[in-house]
Amino acid sequence: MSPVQKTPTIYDVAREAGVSITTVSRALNKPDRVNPQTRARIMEVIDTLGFVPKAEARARAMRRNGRIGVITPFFTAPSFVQRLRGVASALAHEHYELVIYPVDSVEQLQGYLASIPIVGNLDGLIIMSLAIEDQDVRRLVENAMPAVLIEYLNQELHCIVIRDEQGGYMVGEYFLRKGHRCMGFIGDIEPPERYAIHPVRLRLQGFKSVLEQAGVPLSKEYIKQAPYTPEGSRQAAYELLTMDKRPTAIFAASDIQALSVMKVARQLGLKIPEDVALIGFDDIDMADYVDLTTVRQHLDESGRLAAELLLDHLKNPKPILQHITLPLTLIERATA
Amino acid sequence: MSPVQKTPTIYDVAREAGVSITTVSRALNKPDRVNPQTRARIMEVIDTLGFVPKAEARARAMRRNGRIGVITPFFTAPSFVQRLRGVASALAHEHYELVIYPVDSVEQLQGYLASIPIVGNLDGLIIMSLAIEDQDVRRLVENAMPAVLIEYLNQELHCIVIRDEQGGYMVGEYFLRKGHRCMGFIGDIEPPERYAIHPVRLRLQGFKSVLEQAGVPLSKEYIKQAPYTPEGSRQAAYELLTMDKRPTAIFAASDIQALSVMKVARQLGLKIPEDVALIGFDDIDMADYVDLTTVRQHLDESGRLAAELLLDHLKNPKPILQHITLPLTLIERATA
DNA sequence: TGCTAAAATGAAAGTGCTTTCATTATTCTT
DNA sequence: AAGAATAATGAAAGCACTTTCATTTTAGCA
Repeated sequence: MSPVQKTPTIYDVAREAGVSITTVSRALNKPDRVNPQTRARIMEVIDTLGFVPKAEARARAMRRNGRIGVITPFFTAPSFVQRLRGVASALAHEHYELVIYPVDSVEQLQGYLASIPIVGNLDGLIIMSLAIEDQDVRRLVENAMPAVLIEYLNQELHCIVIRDEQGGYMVGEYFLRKGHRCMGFIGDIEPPERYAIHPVRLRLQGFKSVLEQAGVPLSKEYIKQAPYTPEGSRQAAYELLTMDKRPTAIFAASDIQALSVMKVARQLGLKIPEDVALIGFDDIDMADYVDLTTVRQHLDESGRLAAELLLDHLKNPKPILQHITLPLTLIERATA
Repeated sequence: MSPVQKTPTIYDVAREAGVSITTVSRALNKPDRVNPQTRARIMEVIDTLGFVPKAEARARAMRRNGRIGVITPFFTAPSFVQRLRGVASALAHEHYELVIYPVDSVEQLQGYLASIPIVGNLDGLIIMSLAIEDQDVRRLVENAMPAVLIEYLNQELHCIVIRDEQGGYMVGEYFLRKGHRCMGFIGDIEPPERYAIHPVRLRLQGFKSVLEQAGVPLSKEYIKQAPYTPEGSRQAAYELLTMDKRPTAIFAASDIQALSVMKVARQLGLKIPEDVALIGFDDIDMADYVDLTTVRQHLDESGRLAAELLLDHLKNPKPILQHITLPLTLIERATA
């Protein structure tokens, strides 16, 4: 037989039927303007070739599945994955496709935000943990692209946030209640990228402020800036755990960094929580596996909610702007 | 001023912004290839004119949709996420969108496989860890939809696999070398769903066969069926760890289940590896954090490779079918 | 049989967009 | 300061179809 065909075009049909593309086009669009015999022959070829006009296929495709997009940095970090899981679960039964746009530079983010609302043929957009500028928001709004932000506030869009400062506060309180007087902090206070956001700074701020109120202020040496990478966190953890006057409790601004602390502590032969207490932030799945005490921010929930907000918005485009603040809970497990 | 009523085209934008249509097109599609100032001006015009590119013309001009799809079960399980990460990294610089189709029932899978090739708004498909039937493969092939399977073999499609049996074998050998004589196994031998695949069974088989050869056969009670859920794994781990004659070494068929074992052991006051040695399978990120000895199957790599295979296939549609077997390595850490 | 109107058809000119390739402007080396 | 590399841009050639308009074929009728 003939070699494998790419999807046939009108040209293929024309050649096969021995007519011009004009006639094929007409046979399809204005059947009465072409000789019945010719038309029959053309239709036959069309059937055997399985020709489908591209535009139609597209239109059909567009109608069947809606598409919602998620813009996220490092989408494989556990916390983002859990948010995504929430999004996916909400979308699953609604016949929506899930398109992911991983961001790793400002330019990329800007590029997405500029072109997505226009060419992206998306029905809605979820933007996770990214600082988005007013002009970009404006574009979204003007192009009537429903969007919801997670972890970032904006007056013109739906938002889902938590009180990061309060989270830090809770941890500080807890440590104090347990009698700790010398504490440390590890977190990515200074995200290198302009597009990233700074919830960590707020967590630290809350943490600091309770300690201050309690009269045991957190001094500089006990605050370790650690990039959100395994090596970075380990380095910071090592510095903190080998200090002359080692802190008796550590607040890691994310669970994944807390895990690094655990690893380093193990290597140094330090016991948790006996030698150092440890509290993380996020409550990713893994936290339960390793019995990490942590501040739960409902990650799955945030994603699910974002998706539902979007779906609602799509169903009845009544722009009742929602700003949702999810609660935080300190989950007490074995490390503090 | 003229009362222009027609929907604006790229030409209008270009004229208004004082650039060529080329530059407008680029501003939308490859933002980084045009001067930021120019881009800003163009975007402004686009906004005021309310320009929306016609999807049809667009699809026509670039004879690709720029979208590749990934079908995967539980895409939020760490191992899948890592594969996805690989896919995303390979796609990132090639300007392809990543569309995710999470599967949680046979019907859904069938539905996707039935409609995707027809609707044809994907350029390629990656199918992870799913058993796909011959008739579906046929449909993909006939509709010239490039596809690559991960963790499942099929003669007509690109495949990326590992030797699961060998993996089990390696673990058995290792335990034997360390002097263990009584071992246990935990894994999801019987996935409840028809569409799921059975690599775990092969891992068990390899494990069993070495032990047999060594004269210390693995008896039934030491093989625990555990669903791929936290509770399921914990239950199985508990049973295994509280047996009268507790095994001195356990092979968990996935890292995530190994983590459950670690947790249960901790609760029971058992030391790893002194009281029980433990080896997992996959080498997910987390394995390093908790110092889990495990069999590394290059997860990221598998995704990256799959994406690259696909991209190759798209660039030059010479159907040289590739069946790639990735190597396994036993990564020795602290648990065995 | 000759002449005209109607029917059937194809060449080629759009359509709105992307992409290749060549050109010009800018920045970097040495 | 000259030359090389790089960035920014536009002209023009597609892409898969539709439409216009000119041409050929056929049918109708005196």
